[in-house]
Amino acid sequence: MAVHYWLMKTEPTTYSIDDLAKEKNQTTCWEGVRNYQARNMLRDEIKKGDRVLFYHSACKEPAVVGTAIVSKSGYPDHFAFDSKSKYYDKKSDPDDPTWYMVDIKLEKRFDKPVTLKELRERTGLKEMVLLQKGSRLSVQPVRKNEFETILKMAKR
DNA sequence: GCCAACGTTGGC
DNA sequence: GCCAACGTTGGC
Repeated sequence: MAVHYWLMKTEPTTYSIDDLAKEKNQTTCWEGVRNYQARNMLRDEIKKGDRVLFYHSACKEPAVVGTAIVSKSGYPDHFAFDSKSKYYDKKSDPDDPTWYMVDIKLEKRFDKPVTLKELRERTGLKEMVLLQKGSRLSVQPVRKNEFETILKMAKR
């Protein structure tokens, strides 16, 4: 089974890569995605062993700040069933869940984040989903060469 | 804080 | 099924 590559966004004020680093086993579930396109990827496409670019959005310096590895493939996002959770969705039926999540484990925190500005300046990355106009998907596919380019950019 | 772009909702 | 209204995202 081929490894696939993804990018996951998070607002660092809500959950940052430092938070991930502090988790037990440096692993967390990626709950709270409430967009159908992203859901489909979490449910159907993102598999254990896939690689993830960890991206900080809606902050002073938007950037890829590290990488993670998928440690558990898609399973129901049970936060949707918890009326106390901010991710509660009363329309999601436990017998036929609407929302899914995966688990990710920290792989590497970049010494120096690769900023959005640097990504935009790199000619080989023009087709990245992240860089397309109006792109808001919080979980998105990344091409292998894009992933590898960004890893190289982080090694400075 | 502004605002463009996008997704969802709901009346018709 | 259309589309206006609304809410959210996220760079700047």
